[in-house]
Amino acid sequence: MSKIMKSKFRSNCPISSALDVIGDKWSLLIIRDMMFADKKTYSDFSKSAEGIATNILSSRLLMLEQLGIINKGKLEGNKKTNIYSLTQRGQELLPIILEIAQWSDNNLNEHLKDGAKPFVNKFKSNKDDFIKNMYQYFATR
Amino acid sequence: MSKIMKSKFRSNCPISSALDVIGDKWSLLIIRDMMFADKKTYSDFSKSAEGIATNILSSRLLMLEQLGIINKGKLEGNKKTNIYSLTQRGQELLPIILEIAQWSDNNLNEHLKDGAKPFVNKFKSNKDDFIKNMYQYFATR
DNA sequence: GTTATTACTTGCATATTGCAAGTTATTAAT
DNA sequence: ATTAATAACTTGCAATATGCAAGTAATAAC
Repeated sequence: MSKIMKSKFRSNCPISSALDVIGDKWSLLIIRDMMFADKKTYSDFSKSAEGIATNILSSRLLMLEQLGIINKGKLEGNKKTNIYSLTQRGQELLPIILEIAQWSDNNLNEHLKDGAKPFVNKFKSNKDDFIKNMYQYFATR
Repeated sequence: MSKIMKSKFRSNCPISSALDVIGDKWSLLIIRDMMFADKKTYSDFSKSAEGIATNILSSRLLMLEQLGIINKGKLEGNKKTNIYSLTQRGQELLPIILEIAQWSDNNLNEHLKDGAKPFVNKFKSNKDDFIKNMYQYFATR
C-alpha cells in the first residue's frame, strides 16, 4: 500500500485537471487555514472547526507536498513539530479561494461567519489590491 | 431512499459551506460544460470527455436544481428532452471556474488543452472585462 | 523518569463514486 | 401502425474514499 498518488487525470481539460488535484473535500480547507488562520502544524489543522480525520489529514498533506503546493519543514531546535508552508504554487490558489468566499457571501450568506463579511467586502471593493496585499503578507511570515 | 439533500454543512465558514455545495468531483464540470460548451441536456453532459456516470449525473443535476444553481425546463413541442440552464446563482460561479483555469494554466500546464490557452490569456489580460463579456454572452442565449 | 505532545498509522464502518445493465416515455423511421 | 431509436433516467453491485476510534513511536516538558 504505497502512498504514491495515482495521478490519474480524467481528461486534458485544465479545469478538470485542477479539480482532480484540489477538488477533494479537504485540500482547499487546509490551504484556507494556512492562508487565513496562519496554521502550520499537523495539530493546528486537526483542530479546525470542520474536524478533519487524522488519516485524511495525513494523506492530504502528503499529496499537497508531492504536488508542490506546500512545503514540509522544521524549526531549528525542534525535531518533533513539522511546519507546513505554502509554496508559490499554493499561494496562487488564493484567488480561487477568494472567489469561492465571494460566491458564498452572495449566495449562501445564511452560512457566513460574522467575522468574514468585512473581509469579503474588502476583497470585492478592489480585488487586485486585496490579493497583492495578501501575497505581501504571505511573504512576511 | 429519498433524493433530498442532506444539507449538512461542516461549519459556518463560507468557504467550507461553498465547498460542501459545489466541492464535489462533478458539479463544477457540469457548470463548465454549460458555460463554455453550451451543453444543455442530460445526454450532452453524459457525453463529456470525463465520462460522468449517469447515476451521478442524475443526482448532481437534481442537487444543483434544488440549490438554485440551474433550472430544468423544456422546449415547446418536445416533451422528451430536458433543457438545463444556469440561474444567476449558477452564472456567478464563472469567476471561480476562471480562476481555477488560470491556476491550472500557471501550474499544471502540461495538462492544458491547446484550445484553452488563448482563452485563459484573454481572461488574464483583463479579468473584469472578460467576465462582463461572458455574462453578456450568457444573457443572449 | 514520568507524563504530555506531536505526528502519525491501523482497522473497520459508512458514504460516495464507478460501471453495466435495465426501464419508461417520447419521438423518428418504415 | 408497428418498429426502432433516443432521452432521461433507475437499479444493483463493485470499488474507492472518507469517518471514527484506537493505537504507536519519537520527542519534549515537568
